[in-house]
Amino acid sequence: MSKDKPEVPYGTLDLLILRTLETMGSLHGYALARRIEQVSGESLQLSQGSIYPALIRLQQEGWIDCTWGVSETNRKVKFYALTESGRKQVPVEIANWEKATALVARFLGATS
Amino acid sequence: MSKDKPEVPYGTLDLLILRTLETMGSLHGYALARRIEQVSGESLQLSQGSIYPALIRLQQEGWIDCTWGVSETNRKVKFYALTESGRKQVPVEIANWEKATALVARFLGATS
DNA sequence: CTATAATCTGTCGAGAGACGACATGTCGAA
DNA sequence: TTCGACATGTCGTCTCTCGACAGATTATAG
Repeated sequence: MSKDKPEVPYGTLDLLILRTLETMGSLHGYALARRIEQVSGESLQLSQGSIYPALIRLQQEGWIDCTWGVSETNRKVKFYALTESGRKQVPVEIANWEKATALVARFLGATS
Repeated sequence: MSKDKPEVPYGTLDLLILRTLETMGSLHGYALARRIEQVSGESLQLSQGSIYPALIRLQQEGWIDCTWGVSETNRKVKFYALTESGRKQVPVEIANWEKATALVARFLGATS
C-alpha cells in the first residue's frame, strides 16, 4: 500500500553525492539532487527526504562541510564540498561498492 | 556502537537464494546459508536472523515452497524449492539487479 | 500590489531489509 | 550425560529511503 522500491539503489546515495561533489567541486543540496537526476538521465530520482539526511550523515562522517552562500538564483543556500578526508574517501567508497557488486556478479555467474 | 554494514549487499539476499535454489534444486535453510557462504568463498556471511525471514518473504511472494523432509544428517528439515512462478522470477530479478548496478556504474564513470 | 510558482532547507513517521542475540530442540559422539 | 554441530525461528534494533508536510524566499505574471 505504501512502499515502492527505492529510486536509488539502497546504500549508493552517499557514493553518488561524494562522486558528484568530487566532479563539481561545490553544490547546494537542491542543485545536487537535480544534478544527480540529470547525469543519470532522469533514471535516478531522489526526494528531499533522502538528500538532506544524507548530507547531514556525510557531514557527521567528516567527509563534507558546508558554508552559507548565495545561489545562482539569488537564494541563501548551503554550499557543500568535500573535505580532505572526504576526498580520500571517494575512491575507497567506489572500491567498496565495486567489490560488493563484483562479488554478487561472480556468485550469479558461478555454478551456471 | 552496534551496527556493521550488512554482510550481504542490501537487497541481494532474495536474489542469492533464488539463484542458489535454481542451481541446486532443493535445499533446507541451514544448508542454503552454508552453500551461499561456500560459493562466495566465505565472503558472504549470513546469519539465521537474515535467512529465515528471507525464506518466509519469498514464500509469501509465492516464489518458493517447502516440504518437510530429512536431511543428510538425519534431522527433520524444511526443503525449499522454486515454484513455477519463482522459476520465472529468477531472470527478472537478475535483470533488475544488473540494471540498477549498471546505472550506478555509468553514473560513476560519467563526468570523469 | 498580489497571487502563484519555483527554489531551497529541513523534519517526521513509516516501511523494508539485515543484523546479533536469544530460545528451542535434535542428533551423534566422546 | 554432556557437548558441539545441526536446524528453525523470533525479537528488538539499526540504517537507509521514502512521501508528506512545514516553512521560508524570490521572480514573475496578472
